[in-house]
Amino acid sequence: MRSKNQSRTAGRPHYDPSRNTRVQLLNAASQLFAEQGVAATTFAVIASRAGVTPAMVHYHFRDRDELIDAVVEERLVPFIKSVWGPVQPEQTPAELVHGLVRRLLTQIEQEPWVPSTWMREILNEGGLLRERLLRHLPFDKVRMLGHSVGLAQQLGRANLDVDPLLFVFSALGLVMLHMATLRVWSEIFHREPSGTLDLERHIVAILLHGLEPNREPSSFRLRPKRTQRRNA
Amino acid sequence: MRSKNQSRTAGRPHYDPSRNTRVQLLNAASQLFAEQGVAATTFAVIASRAGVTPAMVHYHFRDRDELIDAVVEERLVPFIKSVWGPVQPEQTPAELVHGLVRRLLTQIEQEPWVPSTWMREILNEGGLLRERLLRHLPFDKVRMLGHSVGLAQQLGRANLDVDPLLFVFSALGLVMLHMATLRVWSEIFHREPSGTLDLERHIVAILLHGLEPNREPSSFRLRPKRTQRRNA
Amino acid sequence: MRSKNQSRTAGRPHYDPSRNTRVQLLNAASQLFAEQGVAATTFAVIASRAGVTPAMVHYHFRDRDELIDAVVEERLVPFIKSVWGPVQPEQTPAELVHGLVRRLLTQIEQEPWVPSTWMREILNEGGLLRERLLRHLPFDKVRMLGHSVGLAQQLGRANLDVDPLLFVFSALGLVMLHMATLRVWSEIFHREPSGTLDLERHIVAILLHGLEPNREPSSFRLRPKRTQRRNA
Amino acid sequence: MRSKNQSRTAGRPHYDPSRNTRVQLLNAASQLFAEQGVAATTFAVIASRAGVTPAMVHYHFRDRDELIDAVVEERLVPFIKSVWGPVQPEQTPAELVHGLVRRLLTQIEQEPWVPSTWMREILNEGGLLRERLLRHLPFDKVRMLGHSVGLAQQLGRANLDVDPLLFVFSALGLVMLHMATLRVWSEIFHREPSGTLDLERHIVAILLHGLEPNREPSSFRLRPKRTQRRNA
DNA sequence: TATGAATGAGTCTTCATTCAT
DNA sequence: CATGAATGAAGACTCATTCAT
Repeated sequence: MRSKNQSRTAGRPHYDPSRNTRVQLLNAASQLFAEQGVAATTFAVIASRAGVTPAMVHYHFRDRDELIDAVVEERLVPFIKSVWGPVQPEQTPAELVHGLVRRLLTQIEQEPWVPSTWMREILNEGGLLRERLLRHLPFDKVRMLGHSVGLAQQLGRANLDVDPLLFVFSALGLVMLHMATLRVWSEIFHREPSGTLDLERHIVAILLHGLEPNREPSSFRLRPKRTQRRNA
Repeated sequence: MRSKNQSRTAGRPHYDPSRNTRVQLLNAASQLFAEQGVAATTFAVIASRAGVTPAMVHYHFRDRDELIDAVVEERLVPFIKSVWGPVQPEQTPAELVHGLVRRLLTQIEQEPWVPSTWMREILNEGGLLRERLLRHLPFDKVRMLGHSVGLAQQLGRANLDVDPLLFVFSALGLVMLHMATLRVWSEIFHREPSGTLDLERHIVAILLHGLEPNREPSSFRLRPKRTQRRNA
Repeated sequence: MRSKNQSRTAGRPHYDPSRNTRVQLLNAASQLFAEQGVAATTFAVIASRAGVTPAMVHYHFRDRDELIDAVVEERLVPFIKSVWGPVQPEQTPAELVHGLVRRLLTQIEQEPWVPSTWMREILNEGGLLRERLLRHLPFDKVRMLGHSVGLAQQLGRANLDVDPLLFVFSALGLVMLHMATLRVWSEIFHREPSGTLDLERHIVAILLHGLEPNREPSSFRLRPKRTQRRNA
Repeated sequence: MRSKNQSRTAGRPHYDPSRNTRVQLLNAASQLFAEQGVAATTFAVIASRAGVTPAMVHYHFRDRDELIDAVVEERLVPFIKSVWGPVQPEQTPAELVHGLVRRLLTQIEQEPWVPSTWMREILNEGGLLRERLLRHLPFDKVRMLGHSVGLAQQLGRANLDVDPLLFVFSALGLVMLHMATLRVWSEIFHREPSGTLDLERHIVAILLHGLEPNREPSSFRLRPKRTQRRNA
């Protein structure tokens, strides 16, 4: 990870075209932001994790602001797009939420640093990425999903005690929450960390039925086509 | 806030018995930890918010570690106790969860800084309060509640797709999540911030029934005695 | 200069009430600004010349800006005041200019760093003190002096080829110029550095008569009372 | 500016023979040294003003020292030569000084960056170009001019209060001073910037007659031949 | 000739911490 | 109980300089 060819004359500037330092710095930054939080992540640590000097970080990103912007624009925004992009109005609320949850889980598997950062730096009021990310969030789609739930309520097809708009947030939040605490949780209770599929079942169960005893077991998983297609 | 008896001995410049600086410092620290995170909160800011000099902070807490410990021991631990204390085994899972949620909401109303800190500094892996708080968490009670849910599942009284242990965490998490984002959420969607009661209904609805259409509307609120007793 | 009592426990913070660090820092800064220019003067050098650490400079002056401001407000502005303060309209142009030159020379003897700084940081367009000092300059008095010269011209009592307003500046400039280069000049030409009185004679001679051969030798010095009172 | 023959070989990306980068770098450096001072002028700024990268500056000048040397040798030294070259002993002091002033003004019109640099980096003791330039200054000619004035004094043809040697410096200094502050001065007093001819009249008037009322108006401009020849 | 990548040294600035008062 | 003066360590950022391409 640190450097393919160790035959470097120490101390001297070195150019290795295969390095793609910028990308490695973004990787390091994203991970460290998740591990320690943005405020506590120094250029020195980022640099050392990418195998370069702190000055190099300033070479690729003029200053802290620019680095943070880059993480948001080049990492978080695409993440959000791939989660929210496929949301289309023709589906039932249950389908929409289930799809959202599943895509979120899938994406997190590829970018495991997201949930932690999300909770620390985006949800929280003083979060250092919040302002920057806000303009990229698909509020229209969130609202659409909320309306969809509201409609279902009016048709007697959804729990009236649920706040339609908050429900979307509860769904996303549950995923982030559980994914961010996967490892800790398993350590505390001496269990194998739950797999993504387990979590999916758990979260979707709550969202669609709560503790309500299954009238037909695992009802929401009974739609055969969906089940077949489920993430390869 | 805490000191109302201002019979202060005027004249002595540097001593004001009504101030209880230690308490004010802890207040300031708790709030600032929530607003900016622990890492970003300097002694200088804490001191200035408490109206004293940074050196004073060191007088009351030998160093940063001791201050953080104090916040955990004297603020967070009592908070947790008052939430988990009343949990008793002889209740149904639904009652247990509902009680937990309600007490959590009530406590948060009195210590509004908790959810933000919880999410940032306790849940997250690099959270600066996590290690310190862990030994104070009532894991036995969490397990007990989990078992209770598991038992209900075996008796056909609870959703089999729900992970009993995770369910407890989902419940707490949902509360923290929504309370931490109350203001932001309302700003984004131009709504009045949800009241505690609204949130309680929403969260408990999800936890007990999910999106499932109400067979009897607001079922979980139909148990009259509970409703009466609700938060004085 | 560096420290009166050397019995200090090295490395530990040390408090010496007789030090008046702020003043020493301003002294050091003023001198260094003159020697090396503002841009080239680092906090480290200022600190070490005052016998403290760089952090101490930041303790007394939040940042570079504040330090520079302090030098301007607490050193340069008083300097200017004592030079321009006594300027009163009832005098002849020659008397006014002579008085100005003499006071300037006297003040420079006490603050020898001024001429260099003046030329480097105030006159020059990119000078780092210019903007800050500008609002403190007595332009009205400069104009008054200019008018006085202009009036003398109209009465046939002054050289018509001289620009009245520029003349004031030429006068000040000549003093600064010569005072700033005193030492260099004497080194280059292997002469004793001119004394203040020599310079005064030279400069006033130029300003009042130029190369013009003395009709009566040293005419402008013939007023006996002035000569007596000269710089106490 | 310097290169008008743009027969450039289009297509080759990085090579443009008409650019003469070295010259452009020297231009940029000279100007920037005047604007901001040597100490504050970084390679990056010089490079960007010349439209190249900082690394390019190092290609043409091994290091900072070499660049500064080049500015001195290739810009300042020629400037001085063209000012002092024509000085010949057989003239009267007044003629010598007048000629010097006029040539200086003419040269400055072509290299407007000189006065600022002169005052900041050459006159001042810590000036970064001083040491380097010193060996190129025509001290013999300065001395000669001084002697010329001294002789005139002995013959009763010049003001005895003037220091002969300093007088040369006063003359040059006045020119530099006024030329360096032309723009500022006019801005402060809301006047049109003085033209070179105005300044010449003012400065020469002071140097030759000071405030002394004109016995014959503008006496020094009455010598017709000189006036005719004036600046080509 | 020209550049992009990289670095070491240095600067400004912040901060927890200490101590005499 | 409370402060002001002082420091060392560390962080962000800049800059001259180097080198492979």
